[in-house]
Amino acid sequence: MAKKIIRIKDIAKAAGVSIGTVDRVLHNRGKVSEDALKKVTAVLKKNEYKPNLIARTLGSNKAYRLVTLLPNPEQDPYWAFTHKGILQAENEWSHYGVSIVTCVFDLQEKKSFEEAAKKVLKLKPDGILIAPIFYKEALPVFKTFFDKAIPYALFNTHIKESNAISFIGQDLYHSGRVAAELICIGQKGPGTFSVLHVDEDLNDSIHLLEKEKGFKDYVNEFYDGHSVIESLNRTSSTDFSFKKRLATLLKKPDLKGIFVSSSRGTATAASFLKSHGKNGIRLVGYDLLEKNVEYLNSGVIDFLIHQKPQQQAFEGISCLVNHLIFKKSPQPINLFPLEVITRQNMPSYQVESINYHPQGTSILN
Amino acid sequence: MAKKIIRIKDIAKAAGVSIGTVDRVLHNRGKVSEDALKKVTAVLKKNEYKPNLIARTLGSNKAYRLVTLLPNPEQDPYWAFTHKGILQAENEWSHYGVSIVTCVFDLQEKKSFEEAAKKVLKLKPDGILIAPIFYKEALPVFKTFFDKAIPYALFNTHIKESNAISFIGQDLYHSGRVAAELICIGQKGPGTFSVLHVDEDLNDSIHLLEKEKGFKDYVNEFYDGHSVIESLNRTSSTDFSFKKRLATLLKKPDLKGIFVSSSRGTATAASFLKSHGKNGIRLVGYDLLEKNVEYLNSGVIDFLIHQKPQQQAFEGISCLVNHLIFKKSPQPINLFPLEVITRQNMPSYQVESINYHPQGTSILN
DNA sequence: GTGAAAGCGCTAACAA
DNA sequence: TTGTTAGCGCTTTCAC
Repeated sequence: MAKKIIRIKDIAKAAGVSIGTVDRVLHNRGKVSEDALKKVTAVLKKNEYKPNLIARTLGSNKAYRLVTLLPNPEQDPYWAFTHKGILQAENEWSHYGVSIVTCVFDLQEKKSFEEAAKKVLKLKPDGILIAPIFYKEALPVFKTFFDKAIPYALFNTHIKESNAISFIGQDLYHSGRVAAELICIGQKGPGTFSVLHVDEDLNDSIHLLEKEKGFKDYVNEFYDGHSVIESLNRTSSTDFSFKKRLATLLKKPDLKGIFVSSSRGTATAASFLKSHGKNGIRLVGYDLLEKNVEYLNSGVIDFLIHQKPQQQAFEGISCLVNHLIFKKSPQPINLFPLEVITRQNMPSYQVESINYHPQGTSILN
Repeated sequence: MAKKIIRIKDIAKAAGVSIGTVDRVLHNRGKVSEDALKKVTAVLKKNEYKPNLIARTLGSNKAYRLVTLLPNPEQDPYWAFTHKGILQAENEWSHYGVSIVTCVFDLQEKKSFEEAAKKVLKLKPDGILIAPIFYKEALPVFKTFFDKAIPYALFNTHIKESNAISFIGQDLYHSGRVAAELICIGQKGPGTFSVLHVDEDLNDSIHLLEKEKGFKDYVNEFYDGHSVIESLNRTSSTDFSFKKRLATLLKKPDLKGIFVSSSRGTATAASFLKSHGKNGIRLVGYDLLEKNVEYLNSGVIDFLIHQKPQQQAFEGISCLVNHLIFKKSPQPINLFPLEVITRQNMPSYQVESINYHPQGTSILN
């Protein structure tokens, strides 16, 4: 009944060689004669040999050093979640000999990113997880990783030219579409909609423009009535003209909704809207940051789209672990669902857990 | 730097006993003198010994037989998803010596449930995962499991008196609230809302009434205007009066929304609404069944709440595995988030994956 | 009660 | 180029 498990030993016997030889072909560490190789591979294939990964990690008593490169978690609650996910992952994988070192940089300082990247390399990691939020600065960094043949995974921000083994994050264009959809539900007549970019350098943050594009496309395709879309951005917290421009916007009688393109800006926008008076203006932003949850509960924010920073980081590490330890080739792109948070379903998200498994490459359709 | 890992051997040495003795106290298999026990436990505690679970599963070459009891997957796409999750789980855990046998019963036949339950017992399982959709019939079944000291977990339907080690599913009351919230977005004025129960025996399905309650509570608390809530149920597919009653309902000029309480009924209701003419009547139902996705895409259904049947089943098995193999006490209640599916975010859900980890008890807040 | 020893499937160092 | 062997940390059996 119980189908027998085939061990290396069995393969060796069947092929008429020693287990050492089988091991060598399995890991192609050379030193195998043509003849032996042929025989072993044949037997391997015939029996559909699958290594026991449990035994593998026990046997090779290796330690893996992973390094993550991300914005300083103390600077921003979004990245604090990310960091939490990293710690979680370390905890989960420590049994497999995985240790993680985190290198942080300043969200506003591209220089500090480059310096942190150097630090990463000095640590001689076996794998790297990186949040490449500065496009231009990231490219040469990728190159150094690549040249040293260190596998690296991206999360949060996708850079196609990166050569990374995987990207973990969301589809930003569709994220914008979802935001627009939520803003349009039940609305009619002529409407002004606004996209707010708060404290982001749009030159370097192509990704936010992706969201904007999705937003605009949806409104243009589906909005039931004449619509105008205004884009407003605050370049820094000391950008005083922003307040004025926002005030002007809020005065428009047909303003129907505001979409804030980042988790950081969401609460900022909410506080403006609150003091101005909500007047039925729908507000959609990102993530379950504490402030955002409060504004959602009090009705200032209508919807949040959950980017799951914690889970992204966790998955990022897990991806590297799968690659390094379990030799599973990761999906090149791992897109998270665009989860919609409302006042009523929000509590059900706050107890959510991360669950993982070593051979976690199972994909569902 | 790298903090040393403490093995049984180390504990034994520190306590001045053999590893055999340490093992005995770890698993309290008796045969340990007062004295030794005291010493070992002291050392254990002092060093915060944590067993290497990897080595554990390798060492004890045990096989675990799990059995699941659920409605016939061929009968209903919802349960087909569930079954997929089971297969997935088997695949994931097979490395740890886990095998799973599935026993199915007829959704409409309580008798067949009881018979299937008997079959389950005959298989002498080490653990059981059960979808106890028939309340009254389930109670005695739980008792037989309990009497034989077989650990069992519930999913899909919560029965508080079950004595199960865990329940995996959703909070139905809040599910109803979320549905109501979605139906109310952007609506105003006097409105009739309807809750549809399609093909469910309400006597035995207290859980659907939970959803209805949540729905009603929300509307009464928050709806902006006078509201009437009508509850309609079809007891079987041959309940011809249902069609008439539904037609009457659909004629109401102020009908603003319909909430279908189960995944199965969702497409049925959608087809009715489609042929009647949508007329701005909002429709909220459950799950990403193929038909539902179609109706969502074509605009007949406005929102789906995702119950994640596949993930529920997967988690259920994982819960048992954690309990049996990793000796981790599971959370007694594992509530999934109430995920809102819209036309725009739906595609991002269709590539979703299940990720798991052996020590998967990590909880995030 | 206790300890010694074999073995789980695999890796890696070493001898041949 | 090959085969042998000693572990990895834990379980389990079997003598003492």
